[in-house]
Amino acid sequence: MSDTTGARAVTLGDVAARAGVSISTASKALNDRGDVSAATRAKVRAIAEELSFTPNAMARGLLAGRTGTVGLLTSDLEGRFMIPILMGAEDAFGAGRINVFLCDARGDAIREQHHLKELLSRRVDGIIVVGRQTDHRPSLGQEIPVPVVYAYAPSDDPRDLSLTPDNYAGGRLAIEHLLACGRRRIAHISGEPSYAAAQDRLAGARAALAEAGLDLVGEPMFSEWTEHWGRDAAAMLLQRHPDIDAVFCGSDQIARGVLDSARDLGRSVPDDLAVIGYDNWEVLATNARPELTSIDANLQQLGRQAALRVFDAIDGIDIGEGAHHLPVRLVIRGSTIARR
Amino acid sequence: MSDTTGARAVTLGDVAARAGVSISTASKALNDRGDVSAATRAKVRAIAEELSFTPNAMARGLLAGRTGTVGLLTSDLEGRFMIPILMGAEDAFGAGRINVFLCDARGDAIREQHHLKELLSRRVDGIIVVGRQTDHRPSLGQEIPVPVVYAYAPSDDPRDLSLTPDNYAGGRLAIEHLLACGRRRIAHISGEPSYAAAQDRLAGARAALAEAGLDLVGEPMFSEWTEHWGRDAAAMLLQRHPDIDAVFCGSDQIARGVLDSARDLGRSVPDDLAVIGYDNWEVLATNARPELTSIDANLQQLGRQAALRVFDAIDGIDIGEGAHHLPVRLVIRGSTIARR
DNA sequence: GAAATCTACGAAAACCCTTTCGAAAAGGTA
DNA sequence: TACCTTTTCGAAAGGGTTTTCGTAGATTTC
Repeated sequence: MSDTTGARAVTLGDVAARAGVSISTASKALNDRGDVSAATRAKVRAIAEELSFTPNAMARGLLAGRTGTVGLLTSDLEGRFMIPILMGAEDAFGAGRINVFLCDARGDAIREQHHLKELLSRRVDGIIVVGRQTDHRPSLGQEIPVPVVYAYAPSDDPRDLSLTPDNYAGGRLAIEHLLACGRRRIAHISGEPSYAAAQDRLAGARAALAEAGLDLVGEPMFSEWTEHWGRDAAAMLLQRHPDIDAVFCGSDQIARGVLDSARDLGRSVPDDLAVIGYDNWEVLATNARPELTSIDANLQQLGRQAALRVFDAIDGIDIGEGAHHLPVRLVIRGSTIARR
Repeated sequence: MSDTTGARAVTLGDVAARAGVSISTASKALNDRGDVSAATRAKVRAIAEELSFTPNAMARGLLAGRTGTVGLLTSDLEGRFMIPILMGAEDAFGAGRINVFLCDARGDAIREQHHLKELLSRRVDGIIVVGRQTDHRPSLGQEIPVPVVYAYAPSDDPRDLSLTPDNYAGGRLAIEHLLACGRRRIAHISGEPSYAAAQDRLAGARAALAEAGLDLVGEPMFSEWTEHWGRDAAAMLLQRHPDIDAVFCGSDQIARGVLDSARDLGRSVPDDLAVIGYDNWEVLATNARPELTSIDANLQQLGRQAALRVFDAIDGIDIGEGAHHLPVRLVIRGSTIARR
């Protein structure tokens, strides 16, 4: 580790003294403000460099009323969906010279409240709340003195602005792709039925099928978002409905399980059976045999958008309200179309 | 979103005025300091609550010389190893009422330098640098005015304090477990040979084998950290050395590939062939068939430790220097021992 | 040469909080 | 009553920066 001697950080006063000018002149010289002669400016700059002076952002923020920081309040870092969102947001903020306070509430409301208080005490300029599911979550309330944007998990208060992936469109997209591949007997295996994501994707899928005059083969199968369930479900499904030619899976993990079972049962993918996943979790999708076609929710983009909205709000621009469903995209790989 | 009207945040002065006392009295009342009558204290508290007053952490920090913030400088959020470390650190800091600035340098030195400057300008009380590999990384230098702890990727300057998982011990542990399971003909499939992690694990494995008077079967196989490579390597390996009874894999992804190939080639795991992975990536390990025994690097613990070191350093306690190798642990699942 | 106009700089206020120290009020003692 | 102690409170400084405004000196104009 480094020099922990509490050697007081070098201040603007130090620079000014060393340069033989007043504090105000030094400030102006460093910030290109006010009338300062070129010579003085250069001199101050040189000294500042030499002493490796960095202005105290706190003191600065105290005046400006802005801190140049935002809070990122996540409910669960563990979740796979947090990271891309977090990356997108961090990236956008970094470009805007804004720093991010990261708080993980661990899915605990008390802890969330506590973190919120901390963030407000730090006078963040804005807050992004990232939930772990696309289900509605309790609003932080309208009393927060800074702009708040909800990402992934929408707020249950329509006056809040929420950005969430369009699972309905994702379901449609998956089915439309399967239909375009010539599939007609399509089944659906998904995760926990209590998730809005599961229901929305199913609804989108059904809508797309209905437009083609079709319906799902059998009842949609719900249980867990795991590979194990994918395997078990696929085994059951293929026994009950051996005539299916495609499976739309609620997640890539489930799809991996389905691929596994299909292989075990001698069904060839994609010729005999097409499989499409959801989430486009690269590690899983690209290492599957065959590689897995999937729906990508553009989460990094979502995080980015959330950051940009917060930017706008900070600049006093009205960012609107309500839940906005961001577009998803199809990533085609070998599990739905045979390699040329 | 919420009330974006720049309504000036309520200040201690507002509370004091409303309570009919001086600012100093209000401060003391809220902080349990100095002599304030119970009545006054209660009154101030009530008013503060009513106005939902939150003290300005900046103004507070300006006096104290401490900000109660630390910087978390990661080189790549995407990596799977960042998250547990980040969680551990965030958790430890959160308990200490310290907030975390998250910066992602995206593996770019320029960006890292820029973020470092920002962090210093924000007067963080300490910094944790998290690298994406266990290879040595350039030190930030000894000139940083706050304590710095390197996590996962150790600094190349021995005067810095680095915490990194003990890959050598991990390699030993894996082999010792396989030996304890009665295996004698053990092969090794790992990822990119340029990674220190790959070499350290191999070295540990060889040491453990040597102690038992054994050596690896065939040359260790290196390529990528992917499932694909695991499959290909296992296929080659089983053809070349059909007599092996165990494979130590450099990652869980590789191990998944190995399991796949073993299955294809009719080798039963664990009876016929034991497979052990590395990283204990739950999603992969627990969904494998059979579930995957693996080495867990205790990354969350590592993040936690790093945070605690920073705490100590902030409190003026000497935290030492050099690279410390933190213990790893074996997680036994079905791929090495048949279920009871 | 005086007045007007610029230019370059500095003094000081403001931001919000904590802390120290002194003062006033209240109560007790001789 | 005079003095002392205890209790309770307030004035003010201090922290680092930005910004406004005033001023001294230099330069131009008539």
